[in-house]
Amino acid sequence: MPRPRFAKLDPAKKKAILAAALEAFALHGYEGASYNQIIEKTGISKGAMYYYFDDKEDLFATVVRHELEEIMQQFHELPQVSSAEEFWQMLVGLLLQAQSYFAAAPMKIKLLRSLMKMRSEDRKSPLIQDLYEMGERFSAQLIKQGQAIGAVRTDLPFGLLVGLVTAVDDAGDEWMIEHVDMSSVDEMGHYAEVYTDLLRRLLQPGETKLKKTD
Amino acid sequence: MPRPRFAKLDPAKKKAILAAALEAFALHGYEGASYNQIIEKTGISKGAMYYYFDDKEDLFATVVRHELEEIMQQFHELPQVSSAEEFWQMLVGLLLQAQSYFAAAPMKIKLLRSLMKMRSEDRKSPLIQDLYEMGERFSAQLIKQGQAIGAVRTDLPFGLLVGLVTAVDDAGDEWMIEHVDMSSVDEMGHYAEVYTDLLRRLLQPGETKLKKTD
Amino acid sequence: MPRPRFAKLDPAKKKAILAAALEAFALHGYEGASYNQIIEKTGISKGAMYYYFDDKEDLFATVVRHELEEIMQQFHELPQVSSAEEFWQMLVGLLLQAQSYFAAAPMKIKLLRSLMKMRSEDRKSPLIQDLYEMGERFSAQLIKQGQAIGAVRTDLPFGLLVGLVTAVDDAGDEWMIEHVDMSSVDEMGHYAEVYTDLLRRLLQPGETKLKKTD
Amino acid sequence: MPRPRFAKLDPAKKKAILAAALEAFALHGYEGASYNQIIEKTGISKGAMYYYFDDKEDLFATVVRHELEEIMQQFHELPQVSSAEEFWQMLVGLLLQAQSYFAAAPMKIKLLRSLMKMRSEDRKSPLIQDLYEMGERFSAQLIKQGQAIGAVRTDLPFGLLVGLVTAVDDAGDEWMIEHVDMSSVDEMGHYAEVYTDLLRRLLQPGETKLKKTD
DNA sequence: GATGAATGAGTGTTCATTCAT
DNA sequence: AATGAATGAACACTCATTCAT
Repeated sequence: MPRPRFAKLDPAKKKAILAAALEAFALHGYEGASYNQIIEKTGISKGAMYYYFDDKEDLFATVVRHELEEIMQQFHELPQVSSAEEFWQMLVGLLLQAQSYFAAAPMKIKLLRSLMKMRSEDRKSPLIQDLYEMGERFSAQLIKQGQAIGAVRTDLPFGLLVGLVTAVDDAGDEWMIEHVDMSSVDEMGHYAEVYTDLLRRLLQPGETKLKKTD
Repeated sequence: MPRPRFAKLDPAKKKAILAAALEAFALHGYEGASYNQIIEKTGISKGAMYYYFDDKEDLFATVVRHELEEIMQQFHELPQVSSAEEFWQMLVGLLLQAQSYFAAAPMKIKLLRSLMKMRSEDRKSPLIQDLYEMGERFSAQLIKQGQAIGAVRTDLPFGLLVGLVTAVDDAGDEWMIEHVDMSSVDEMGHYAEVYTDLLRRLLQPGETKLKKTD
Repeated sequence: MPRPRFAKLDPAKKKAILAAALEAFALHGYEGASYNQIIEKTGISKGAMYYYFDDKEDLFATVVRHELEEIMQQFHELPQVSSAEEFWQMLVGLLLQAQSYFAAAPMKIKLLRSLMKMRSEDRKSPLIQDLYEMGERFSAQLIKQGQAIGAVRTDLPFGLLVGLVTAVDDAGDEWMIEHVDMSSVDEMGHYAEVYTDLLRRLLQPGETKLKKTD
Repeated sequence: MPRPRFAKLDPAKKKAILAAALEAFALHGYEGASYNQIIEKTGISKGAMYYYFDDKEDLFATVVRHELEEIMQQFHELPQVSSAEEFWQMLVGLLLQAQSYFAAAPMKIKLLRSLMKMRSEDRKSPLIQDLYEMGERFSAQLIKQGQAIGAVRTDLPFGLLVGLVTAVDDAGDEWMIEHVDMSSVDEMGHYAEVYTDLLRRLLQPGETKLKKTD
């Protein structure tokens, strides 16, 4: 189902298709993007597009997966850490890396955010579900590693932790896109630390202050 | 632009319109909802609808504003608190109240989430911008009160704090909708405490642990 | 569902729509006819067409029902007959009437035959089912009347009898369309008698010859 | 035009093509069936398909002819009969044979019925005309034999008789498909006799009752 | 002999909106 | 103040067929 003979397509055209789709979905979201317009922009015929992709959803899933895989590849191997401190410092590094990655290709992060904003009905499709899981796998992996060495709390449902990390990342991204000069290395470094701190506050175990006062 | 003579419309019709719009936008999102279908369900004529509302966006803004105002009214007067501890305890109460409010009308929270998921292009419109600000005003008020008595940090940009609170709320809502029995008072109480704790962790001032270890 | 405000449409346009649909469906069948082309031929806009009819099926059902009702009206009151002989003679008259009716409007009978040729999947829809039943009601009525006075056999399932009558009519129509000069009153009269005889042979009770020889 | 080098194709592939086409045309009719989908199911390349068959119609004609020939072969040699009674008894046997043949391969009869339901425009093509004639040849042969020994009337146009036989068969098939348990030998035997009787009523010579009463 | 990439007009349907009445 | 008829571009998608390789 995903995309059968797309793999062997002339790389230039492949790129053109993925680029057109990336931009359209990033700018207008999944539903808002016009498949017809994407096809027109790629320059290939309508029939050809349907030769490569089953439908709009298939193209969306393909381009998102493409981006996710590229990202996964970059962050695939988390450095092994053996103490909580090391864990949080690794996170700073990770965020820095992510920031510079997305600063260079701002559409990519918008594409990913368009995935997060899909309405639940569309989200049900197995093609899309897979992408969600793929995205969460990374957060989950991080959290598990953190839990293994005692850096991350275990008193909350795992899924909730994943959701929180994703949401805080998301909010941070959104804020940065609007308020931060993404080309300033200093500023970016600052926010990498800020976000790490925020995640740390959420995730680290410990007597919640609330209960302490009970 | 906002909504001109809608105010003096027969209250029954007003209710019918708002109800139809609430459900449609909640279920399908702003873009996904069909204005034609909303109008049909309303029972009012097409011309009349365009007499009361400039366009789809205007109706959306109206119904969202209506809900926001109803909520605001409920939570308008935050109890005065004089210590940080009191502040966080007030927050627990607030969340409990919110939970019971939305548990009784699940479409309302979905409507609000549809606002959050609007694609950036649509969000630009002043009508919609206003709503965002309205929504944020409440978080902002809370945060300001917290800052005034030293319960909330002041070392981060205000807008970022607001975004974080919103995001954590949002993630919590989403997780609860899928995993929690909203009719269990005990369970709801539990999560009110959990979320307060999460917000507290994010917001309370203090040597971030990260820096402490430097 | 059928067609809401089509009734009050300007009669000229109504006629134009029904005529265009009649011809298209008669010539190309339900599936083969292009709704787009029908719309174009009527001269009204696409949106207008969808304002009057839910969809292609609705238009088809409407035009077929329109024709069926016109026919029904013509043949509504079967003359009361009291003997088998009278029954069969009434049938001759009926067929003559039908022949002259369809000879004047050959598309109409083709339209009805397009209904009979719909593929079973499309036939499932309640809109279409209704039409089938409507068509069969007439044959059924005839058969029942015949059975009441002993002109028609009762030893076969009713539905099979209806099917047979319809099939023989259909075959007769088809053969006539291709081989008979429909403007010759004599010839038409001849075939009215032939078909009545054929139906009589099929339907009249009586020791089937097959069994007689057993 | 018919089908050029298809004959020497690998028998396994030949079978696959015919089977895919048989099912598709049987289920969706000639127009309704998607040639693309048939090709896909076949497993053969698009180019190859157009190498073996000129077009969709050619494939349809080929598969229908294939089935017709198989049937013809089974019923090729009608037993010689010398009296009218023998003729009608032979017909019972023939129908029984046909019933068991189609009961074992229900798609085949549906395919044949899809031929009967083609819209007149498509029917015009010589390829399809041939098939009609082929189908009718069998009925014609039967009728001629019946006429030769005085079992079948000669007072009606031959083509009309053929049409009637076909139509009654068709109506009978349709009714049986929906109402009869095709695996019950007894029931099938019953209907073989019923249908023979019906055909006999239509076809046997003799003062039509209508005229008798004149 | 055979492949499969490519075509583009065509399908039925929905959309938010306008405007004469 | 209110109606509802009318618009037509746009939607996602399918079709039988062609042709360079």
